[in-house]
Amino acid sequence: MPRKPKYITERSEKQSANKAAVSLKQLAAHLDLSTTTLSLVLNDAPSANSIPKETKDRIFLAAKELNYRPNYLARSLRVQRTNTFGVIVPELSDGYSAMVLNGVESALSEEGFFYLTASHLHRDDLLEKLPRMLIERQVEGIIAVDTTIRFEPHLPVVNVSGHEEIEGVTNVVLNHQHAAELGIGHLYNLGHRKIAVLKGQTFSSDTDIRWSTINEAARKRNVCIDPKLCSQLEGDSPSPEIGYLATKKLLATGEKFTALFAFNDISAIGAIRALEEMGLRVPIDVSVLGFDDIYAAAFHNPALTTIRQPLFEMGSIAAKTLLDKLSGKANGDSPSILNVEPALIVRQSTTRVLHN
Amino acid sequence: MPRKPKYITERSEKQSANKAAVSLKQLAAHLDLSTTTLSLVLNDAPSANSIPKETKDRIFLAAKELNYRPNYLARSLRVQRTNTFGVIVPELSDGYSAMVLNGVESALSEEGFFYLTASHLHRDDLLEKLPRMLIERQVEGIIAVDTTIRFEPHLPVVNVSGHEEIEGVTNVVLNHQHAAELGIGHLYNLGHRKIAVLKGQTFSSDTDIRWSTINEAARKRNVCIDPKLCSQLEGDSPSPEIGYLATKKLLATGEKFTALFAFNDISAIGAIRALEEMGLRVPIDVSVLGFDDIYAAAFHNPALTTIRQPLFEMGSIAAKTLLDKLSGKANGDSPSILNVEPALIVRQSTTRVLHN
DNA sequence: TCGTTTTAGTAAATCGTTTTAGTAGGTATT
DNA sequence: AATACCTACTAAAACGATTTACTAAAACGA
Repeated sequence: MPRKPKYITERSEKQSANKAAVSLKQLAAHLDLSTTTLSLVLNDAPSANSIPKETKDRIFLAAKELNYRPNYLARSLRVQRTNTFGVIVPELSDGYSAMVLNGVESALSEEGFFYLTASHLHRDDLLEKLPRMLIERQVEGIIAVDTTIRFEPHLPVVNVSGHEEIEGVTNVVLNHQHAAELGIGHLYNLGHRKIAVLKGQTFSSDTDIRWSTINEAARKRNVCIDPKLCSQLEGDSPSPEIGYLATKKLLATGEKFTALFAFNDISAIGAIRALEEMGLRVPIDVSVLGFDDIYAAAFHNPALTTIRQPLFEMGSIAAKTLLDKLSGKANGDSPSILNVEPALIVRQSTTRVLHN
Repeated sequence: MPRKPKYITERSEKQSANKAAVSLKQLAAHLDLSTTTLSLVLNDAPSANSIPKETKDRIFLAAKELNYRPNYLARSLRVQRTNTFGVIVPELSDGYSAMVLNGVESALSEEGFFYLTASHLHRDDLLEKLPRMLIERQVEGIIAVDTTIRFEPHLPVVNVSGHEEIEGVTNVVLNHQHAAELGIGHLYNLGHRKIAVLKGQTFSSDTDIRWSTINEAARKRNVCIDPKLCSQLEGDSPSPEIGYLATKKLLATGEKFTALFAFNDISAIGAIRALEEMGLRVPIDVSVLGFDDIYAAAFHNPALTTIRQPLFEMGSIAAKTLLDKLSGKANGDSPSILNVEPALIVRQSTTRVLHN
């Protein structure tokens, strides 16, 4: 159903009177030429060949002097291109989204594209409404970040860390097998056999694949991840507290473990606090392995060993893919999955197992 | 000078053929009514009173069935309102901007506004170009975050952490006197007299005011901030490394100090690393005071004592102020400065001075 | 000199809405 | 019976660009 706007109110005149932007029509009147000519010249259209340089210069000069700025709305309406994407994220301040957005922006700015951001805060109504609103605003494509697609993709869509196969949706994902191999392999090589895991929140796209690949990598080495050594993150705050609470719960069971593989660096930081409150030293008593490699990871105490995920790159790949889809460069059906590679960054929060 | 777009290319037809969005005209033809009637009814305009309910229902039903979505571009062009703001930030992934953006978004989403984000990365060309591009896209106002205004504000502008007084620009700023009082007062009360300071980067809006208010608060207590105990942050990475390097430099001078007041939490975290590398324990040997109270502050080791800055709130105040300016609620000249209050959050990184 | 091509433009349609200014017919009022 | 007032709509003009399809005059070629 079309949204009914509150009946549209006029903008206060104060500012608009300030320094009226001139329209093409006004500029044309001022030059005693038609808007056609101006448009052709200003846009450097092929058919402006026949216009003499003298006239062209007059036009450019006047445009500059009268401070002419083409109205992007009008142009977009006519050419049916907005050069605008919509980006849907769970929340802005969680670091993860911001890093991805950064990559998106960097790829888009080179192409003169802008983007509208919308946060769904894991709310069902917003997950349905926001894509609609973006589409009404004529975005040419949508980038969803760590978000399940709940709308019919009638336009090009790229999902960062999406794992559902949906017709027309390209997923940009980390190579999770590899990430799990790196993580579990690292802990295994240090002698850890009792490995606890902080599992992601249920709404997080990577939760399931992370969990299953970790289990697989462990099984391969004949280490079994005891379900009792798994604690799930709960709540959608971007604070380490989430990891702190999940670790507290884990410790409360009394189960012993020598290493903890956290869902991300933020929760790893919370976990370290919980461990130390119990008198467990990191990494001497428990090794902690993070995920993502956020800026703070290297400077935390102890510095976090972590699996780096190239979030910036994932954002820029997503944006570029979307651009390619639009320009038709994505010949035929574009691949539905694009993989990026993780890297193990060894720092101080993990060490060889000393006792069990 | 108007920007010359590369000559506009057509969008690949694949997707648009997919499920054509119906226009108002098509919907009208389908119903055998005029677009006028449909528009009046769908927008619930006052003059639609005379249309019988039966007809209205027919219209709503058809709109739903044919999946009619008003084209926001066309509407915006006609009513001269885009319900869109532009937000200019230095960089997205630095936490600071993301927090402010979060506040902006939360205030805007309630009003059906969207925003375009642009990062200037401290580059002069972008500082001039981005506002122009946003204005071409008919944003109704601009929110600048920690950014010096380098353009004529021909439209409503709010600057978060802006300190220049510019006609037509409202600044949303922290009460820095109070913040400095809280910070220096706290350290002073703990017995600190030799206080080092990490000064912000030169491009940071708050650098000067922070520095001067800190000095003032110190002078009031007959403590003098020795210029030799001041180190300036350099570089625009959002990593704690910046603070780490600045502190290294400070330590290299050999000057003694018992407390360090960092420009922000990120640099405080870097500072702690630098101090500990020199064998100085925090807070036993040196107290470290941060600024901002980012999510990680409470969970760092040691937990950061810090001056909280309500970044989310500053963002939402900025957005609301801009909305008010537009609706003319800001009667007459709106105040050019809006203050928000800091708060001292005491944690583990500061303590009573034990020895000097 | 006639026909063609090039030069230097322009008129009008178009994108998809909203909005102003009607209209045509019915009903109520005086 | 004339006037006013509802009711149920619509035609056409915006908004500000781009683009198609012209034209009138000048230049060129044979």
